[in-house]
Amino acid sequence: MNSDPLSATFAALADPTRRAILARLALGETHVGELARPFAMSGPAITKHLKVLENAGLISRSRAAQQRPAKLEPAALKAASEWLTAYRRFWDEKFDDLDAYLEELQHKGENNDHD
Amino acid sequence: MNSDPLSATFAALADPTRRAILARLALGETHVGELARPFAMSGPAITKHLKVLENAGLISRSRAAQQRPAKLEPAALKAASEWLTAYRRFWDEKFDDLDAYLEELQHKGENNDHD
DNA sequence: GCGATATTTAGCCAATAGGTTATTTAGCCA
DNA sequence: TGGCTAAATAACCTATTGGCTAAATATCGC
Repeated sequence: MNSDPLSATFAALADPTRRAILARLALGETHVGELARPFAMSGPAITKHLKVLENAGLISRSRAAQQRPAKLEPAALKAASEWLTAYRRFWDEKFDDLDAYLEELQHKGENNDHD
Repeated sequence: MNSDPLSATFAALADPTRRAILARLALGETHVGELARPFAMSGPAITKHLKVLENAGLISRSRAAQQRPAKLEPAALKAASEWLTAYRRFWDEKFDDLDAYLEELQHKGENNDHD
């Protein structure tokens, strides 16, 4: 596991299953059993994903009877979002001219190839 | 490599070396040799990182004599940023009360004259 | 305490990631 | 052409990831 928090957050977000778990959790707290069902995945696999998310600070766990519900923790996401926003702002400034140029190209019906 | 673009982007951002490369590229195009030096890393390692970034659509390569400069491509970053922003907005709604509370804590004892 | 249910941990495995060095390919110039 | 420089590829190594099943642990209801 990469030690710095930003790396941990991005790594956690880099898996579609985990993003889907976050999407589910955005609807409200839920527990392993309820996550395992729609994802067609074993309990232990879900537990591992939750552990990754928890380690990244994206969720926290609690205890309710035999279940251990997970809920979102927005702080880590905020850090990642701010990193991205900062870069985007910087790049958008740098690429303002390019942006306008590309827009122009699109209106002319260009042939786009790279590499 | 994970197939979907969002996963590829987040995975690319999950490595501190690659984020540092992006930071360097934000200052302007540069080539492998110039990247390998400050990162104390072999050329092939840089090439691999650039390949990951390119695969995620975060950069593009070109050719200038023997060098193959890399430059930023903001589009993929935009997609990731938008994903995060969407989630943050949603969560922030959910966590509005907590946010306000935390803000209050920071201004502990101050006048609070927010709308 | 016993049994049922929910979750975690322990092993195990295959694939991927991130690094290395050595070799090959691509482009420039005399 | 041949030599020089920059970069990519090949081959290899180790650690991590993401999944599984089987076993262990935690909590509840009785």
